[in-house]
Amino acid sequence: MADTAPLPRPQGGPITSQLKSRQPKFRAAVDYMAGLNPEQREAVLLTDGPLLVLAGAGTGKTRVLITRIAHILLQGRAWPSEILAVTFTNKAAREMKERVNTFVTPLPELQWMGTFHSISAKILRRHAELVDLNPNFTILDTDDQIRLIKQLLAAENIDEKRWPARQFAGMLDAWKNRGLLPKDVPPADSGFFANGKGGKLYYDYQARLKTVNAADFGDLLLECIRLFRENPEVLAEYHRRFKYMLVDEYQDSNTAQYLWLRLLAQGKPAPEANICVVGDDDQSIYGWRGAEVDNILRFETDFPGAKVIKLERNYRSTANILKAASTLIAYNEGRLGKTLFTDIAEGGEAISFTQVYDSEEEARTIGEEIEQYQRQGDALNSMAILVRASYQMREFEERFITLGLNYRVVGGPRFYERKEIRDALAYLRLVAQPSDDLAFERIINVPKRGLGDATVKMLMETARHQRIPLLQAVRLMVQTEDLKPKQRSTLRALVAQFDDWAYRADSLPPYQLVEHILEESGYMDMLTADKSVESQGRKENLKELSRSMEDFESLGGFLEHISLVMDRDSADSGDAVTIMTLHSAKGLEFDTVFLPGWEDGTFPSQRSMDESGRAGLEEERRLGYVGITRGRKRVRISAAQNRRIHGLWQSAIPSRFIDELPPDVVEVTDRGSAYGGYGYGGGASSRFNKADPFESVYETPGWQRARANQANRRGSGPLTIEGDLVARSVDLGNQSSGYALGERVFHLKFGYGEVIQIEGNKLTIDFEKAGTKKVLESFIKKG
DNA sequence: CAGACAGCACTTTTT
DNA sequence: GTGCTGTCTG
Repeated sequence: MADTAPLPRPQGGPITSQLKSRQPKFRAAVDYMAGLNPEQREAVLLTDGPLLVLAGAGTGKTRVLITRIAHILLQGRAWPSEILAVTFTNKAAREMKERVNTFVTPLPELQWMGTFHSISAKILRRHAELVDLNPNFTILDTDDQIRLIKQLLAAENIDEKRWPARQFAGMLDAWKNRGLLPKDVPPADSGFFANGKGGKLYYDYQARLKTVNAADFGDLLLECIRLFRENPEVLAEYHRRFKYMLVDEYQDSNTAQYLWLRLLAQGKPAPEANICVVGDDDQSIYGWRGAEVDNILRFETDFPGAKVIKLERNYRSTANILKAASTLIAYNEGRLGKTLFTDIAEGGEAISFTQVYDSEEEARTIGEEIEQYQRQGDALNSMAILVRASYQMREFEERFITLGLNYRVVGGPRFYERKEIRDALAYLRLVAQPSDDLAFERIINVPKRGLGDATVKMLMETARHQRIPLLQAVRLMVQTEDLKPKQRSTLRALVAQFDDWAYRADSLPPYQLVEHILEESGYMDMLTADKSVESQGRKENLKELSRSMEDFESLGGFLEHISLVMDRDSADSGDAVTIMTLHSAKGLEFDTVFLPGWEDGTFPSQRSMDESGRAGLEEERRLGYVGITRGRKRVRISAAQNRRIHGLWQSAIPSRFIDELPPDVVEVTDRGSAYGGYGYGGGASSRFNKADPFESVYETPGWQRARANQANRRGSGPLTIEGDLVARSVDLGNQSSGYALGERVFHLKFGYGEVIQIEGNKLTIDFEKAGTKKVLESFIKKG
């Protein structure tokens, strides 16, 4: 992925026909076709011409891709360097490479197997000058991007409060995802931001990237597309090179990626293109990030004569789990329509749905269940908790810590996103690429050197006037009298240090270089001096960084790796329950899957429905489908009746998706009702037909039930407005004003207390232990 | 220039 | 409830 070694050319020209008579270069290490079912086999053998493999969850699509690559190599249809294999994550690319390696010997060097972004970066570095960059250009992370935008906003006198940099970053991203260069942005789009300045900002932003010799993630694809479009001879080179193209998770591709692929596939007329895409429209869960399900839906139009193979035989889950998942997903429209079936594990355990009082009880219940399964002999590794949003994770973590239950959180704050890592990287970037102004700005005063805004401003002024990088500006400024003596000597020393580091970078291995830099810059001293709890951890992270650099010989190679491969192999912490979001669970599987928080508003997420309406709801439903199909043997769904969102207690009703599950495979338990909440009415209304009978989001059974419930409450007391949020009371209406001032009451969370104020159904209570709090009447009981 | 407090915003996430 | 950012003050 990140190897910067020179690219070996494919030896020899077309080999398809001749090679059969020759000694094949690769041999099969194992019987690689063994165990494939007829559909999978067909998908492997149909190497030529466009092919769409629609693979439902757990049907072995990765297996097909890998075997296909092995087959192409073993048949001598192409050299490894002639195969383009694209994935979305580095993890997927790594796994694929490893698994092909187990099939084929000697080890093929699949240098064009990687993510869209890493492959694009590789191509761009080879032709950097054609897109106005140097081959050693920096790849910016989101942090740098935001800082750059802030500078542009300031330069344009745009109020950052009214027009946040984040928002603009989001728009930029969306434009780039759609493959739009500054000149292509529709006026309606560009006019929206900052009273019409959006378009200009995009131009300025791109210009600025070129001056600092950098590209952001979107650029990697966008500039690649521009490169291909403006330089047909370059494109033709890749047409000649790539004999076979394979794409994983095609349903997640966005417009830019689609254009990128289409350009590369144009080497042959569409009906003959050797392109194979694999995906599952039902698992498209990245629409909010610009993914276009349409790409997969229209593959057959893009490549006339394309073969379509459906993989529907599921090897993962029990029949009950598959039935639940299929029934749920059938409520979506616009599907390519697959039905999963299995010939293993008839029936199996029922899907369980449990209603609990609040998220704390949810964590407690799940904790107990996990321990029980563990006692029965299940490994913690075989269990996972899949949440909709990461804020749901904390409750589980806290509970598991109390229980002493080993857990691991996947996808928390990423290693590379940590402040200290970014600081260290900024030093390294500046050593490798002295014109990296963003890196310079990041570390000029970290650790504190007494170089504040005033000094930086002066440097930036000079840099802009002379059109030179900041580090260069420093060199100039220390020669003048413009700076105060103190700053001047500090800067002079700093420049000298950087020169020294740059000099040593050639001889020292990167992992030693970084240690020297951190020591000599005073960064380590800064952490030592910092007595806060985190600083020790930060030091350890930096050690970890240095350790991770041991595999790299050159600084450049390491930086490429770190900016593109941002995932970190989570150190296996032995047997542990996994906690992660539904999004990051795609592609994984567990014996037992817990799906907490199935409440309307949480899942499906209110925001998703508000922002994207029906499409949003359908994406949420696909997320539910992904969640359920992660389970091999057991799926346990739960919903809390009360949940605190942004510090505010909210009552909730079970997710409408519960009603969309087939009742005959769902077993309902209601623990929440013990506390006087309303019970689960039962999805027993049994509407589980194939087509979605509901015209709009608001006509699904869950929604209607919610409306009915709300109406009930409306009669019993006013809705309470707190902030912008409407707090819905769980009061069923039979005890609307049943409390008096001074009355002793009990609250499940806060304990006993005395009512000191009443406003409608909101009571102010002086709790014995928790102090004075305002709570909804329905959350308390008479003491 | 640096530390302290107040205000606000707060899905999902890879690259 | 929390964490970040931005402003105020020493």
